[in-house]
Amino acid sequence: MKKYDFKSIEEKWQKKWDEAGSYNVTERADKPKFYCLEMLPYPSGHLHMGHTRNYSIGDAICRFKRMHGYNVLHPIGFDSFGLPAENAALENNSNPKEWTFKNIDTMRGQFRRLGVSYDWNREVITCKPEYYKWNQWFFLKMLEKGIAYRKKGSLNWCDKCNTVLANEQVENGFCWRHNDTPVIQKELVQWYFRYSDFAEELLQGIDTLEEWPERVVTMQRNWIGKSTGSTVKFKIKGSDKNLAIFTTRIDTIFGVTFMTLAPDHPMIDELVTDNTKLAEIKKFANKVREQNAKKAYDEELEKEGMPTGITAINPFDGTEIPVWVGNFVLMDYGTGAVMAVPGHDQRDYEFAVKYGLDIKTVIVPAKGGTQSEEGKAYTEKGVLVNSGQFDGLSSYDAIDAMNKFAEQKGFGGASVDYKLKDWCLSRQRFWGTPIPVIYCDDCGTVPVPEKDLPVLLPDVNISRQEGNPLASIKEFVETACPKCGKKAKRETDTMDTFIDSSWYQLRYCDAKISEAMINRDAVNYWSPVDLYVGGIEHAVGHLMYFRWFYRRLRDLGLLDGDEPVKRLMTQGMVIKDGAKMSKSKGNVVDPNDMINKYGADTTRLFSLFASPPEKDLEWNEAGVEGLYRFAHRVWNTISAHLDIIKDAQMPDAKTELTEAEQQIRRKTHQTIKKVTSDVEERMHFNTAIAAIMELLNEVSGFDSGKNPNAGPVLREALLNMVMMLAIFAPHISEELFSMITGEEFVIDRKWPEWDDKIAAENKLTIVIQINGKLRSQIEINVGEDKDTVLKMARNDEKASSYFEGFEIVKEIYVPNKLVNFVIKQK
RNA sequence: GCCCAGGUGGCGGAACUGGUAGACGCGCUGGACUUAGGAUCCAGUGCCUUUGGCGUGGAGGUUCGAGUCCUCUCCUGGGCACCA
Repeated sequence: MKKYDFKSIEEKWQKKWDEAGSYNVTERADKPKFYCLEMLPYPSGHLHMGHTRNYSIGDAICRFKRMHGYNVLHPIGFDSFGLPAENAALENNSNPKEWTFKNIDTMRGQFRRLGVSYDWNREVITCKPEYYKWNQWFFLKMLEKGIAYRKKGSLNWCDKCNTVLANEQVENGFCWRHNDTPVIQKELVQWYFRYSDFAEELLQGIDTLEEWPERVVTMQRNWIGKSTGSTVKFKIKGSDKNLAIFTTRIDTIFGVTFMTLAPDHPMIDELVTDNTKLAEIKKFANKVREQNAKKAYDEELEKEGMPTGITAINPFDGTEIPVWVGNFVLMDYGTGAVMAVPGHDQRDYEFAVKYGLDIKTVIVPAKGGTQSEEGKAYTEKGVLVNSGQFDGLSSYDAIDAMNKFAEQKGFGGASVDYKLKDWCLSRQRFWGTPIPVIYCDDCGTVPVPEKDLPVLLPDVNISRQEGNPLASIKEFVETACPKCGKKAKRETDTMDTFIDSSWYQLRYCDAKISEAMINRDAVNYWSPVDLYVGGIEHAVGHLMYFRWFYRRLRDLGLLDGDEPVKRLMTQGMVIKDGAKMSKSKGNVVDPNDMINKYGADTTRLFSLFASPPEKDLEWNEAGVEGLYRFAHRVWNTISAHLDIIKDAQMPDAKTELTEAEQQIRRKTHQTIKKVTSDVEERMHFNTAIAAIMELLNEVSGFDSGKNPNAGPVLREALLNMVMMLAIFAPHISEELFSMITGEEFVIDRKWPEWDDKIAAENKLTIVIQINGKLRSQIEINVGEDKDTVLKMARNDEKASSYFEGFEIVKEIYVPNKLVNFVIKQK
């Protein structure tokens, strides 16, 4: 008997798959398509166990679908722009490209060793000009449509990254890459995409994402943060200007006693006439900015503010109210101004108490409602009082009535607001896609003409210095204005790498096309992605950009459809020592060691068996031996029976089988059924693998010497076992399959089918309960009628011993499951 | 504070629409084989005061019957956070 030598087996089949081009696919009409995608990896140089889990999940599904007759696209590439490469290059005065491509080579090797079924012909590497050219092209299109624009704003800044960060790259107030570096706010002029203009579209689209996990959908909804309310314009006394506020509680507007502006509200400059006052406000604004930068992420600052000297007029009742600035009013939400109703808003209440401003009650609890506590604003909805013509209305009715009123009078009305902000895409870094724009003293901001794309990133060594290395490369910066031909300067900011990962899946459909961003026909064939597998940490960042981009490409006429992903599988994180496994935390476990020791098949089985994929997984290597043993047992069991199963026929209905033989067949068919549904419906690979282990245990207990049809029934059991195992542990399965059948490529076989008749049990254990407590069990034949079962149960020796001195008041029979006698003392 | 998940043996985890709690694996205990084993095989393994009792974070409830449904509560993880 041959020993299970995983090393030679794995190398052998990897080579065979390569030579046969087993995983290379083309668009073909004769098969249904299935596009399975795993999130684009960053080429850090090493896979870690989180990756292994990710790819094992995706690969199992690919192989499963393939065996179900699908034309499966399973591509891979590298998210190869970004900071680690740049930082490594700065360290050694080298070219980030070298570091990147070296790492890509290493990782290709690791993927190969894992035996993942990728079509390498479609590899996409985002730092190559043929890819990032189209980032630039897309940017120009957005510029044309007015979706890309430049503005000055307050931005998240990480001192270690030396660049701005998007909101999604800020975690608990710290940089996502440097969790020891607090993010500060900086005023900068940057490029943006009008992301928030599409908030409603993105929100509505969520309803169509039926096969996305609920938690992701909820996170996206919260991130978009829609709130319905009203906008009301307040006139300014002694000016023809007015101040707009956003509120969700227009019903409290008769309770307004002052107004609060964000300290950096742009109207302050226009409306404050007193220069000393203005200077004071500016000072205050600076102080607030500093405080916000310093404060802990979840710390709430004490409310502070100052009067501006402006007086506003409440359009509902003509009351004159003072306008203040306050440190708690955010400029980038709503209009940056709030109407203050200290009677019915806790923040306004605190502010009013501190500065001795009026507090007015305009809402009282509806009948049966509870009054608020002492020292707190009453923030519940209720019934209006002191509100003129609106008195007596419920808050709900008042909101409608007042919105209408404001609309009629032309000073406001119903409106919606979103928390979602525009997408800042500028990064002050070298290793990224250059933004294709030129600044000319005469012509202003000039887009690079399409024919001049790509704007190439200089292929040079870089070194530590102040600011972005790109800005100091003369040959790059100095150029001619495309319009007037005079000397001009290039934009030196590069694009956020989230751009790269927002459309890569479409490039896989035709990775070689050079005349367009994507191949429309190929994209329409493969898209949308049928299954997207990746980490939960991308729930709002990447996955929202991904959706936004798809819709913009649709608007450009490059593809049909609205959503890029049909079914999303978010795997839990791999945790070690209480932290997510990542290079920056220094707690990565490289799968190489495991592959060396146990082989790729065992490593894959282990990462799937440990827990269901959506759960976080605390790293613990202890169980791996069990899967290694399992692989050996499969090997040894099949080897031991090889002689009798090799030439046997599959069992047929005519042959009389022994009880033990029937049992093997039953278990075989039950296993096929369970594995199929566990994989297809829930992707619970742990229970699917457990079921295969059970089948193996059943076969181990079977004595082939005593059963005349051992050959056929074992062939059925073991061949099907190998075929099911092929989606989890492809190498050993190929080898065993060829040993049994003499043929190659189990991956091209049809997935096993089960027969419910064979899977059905013929004897059943019925549980006997007395008053709901388990007391005994009896065995019955399938299909036994109720009366017979109840009679058997009553006569059961153990059960009947409970009846003495009691009477049976009720008998419950759950078919094929249990009998419950409800008894009472006589 | 608000919104999501989730609490089951020593451990990872099973349990479909309420119906034998603990599948499968790890670990542990005992045995067999062996010069030896951290290899392999066999048996056992929720807890206890063991003709029985108790057990799915805790307290109630619904039900013939609850890990599963309802109410309250505690804990853990994640997301958002002065969002007007």
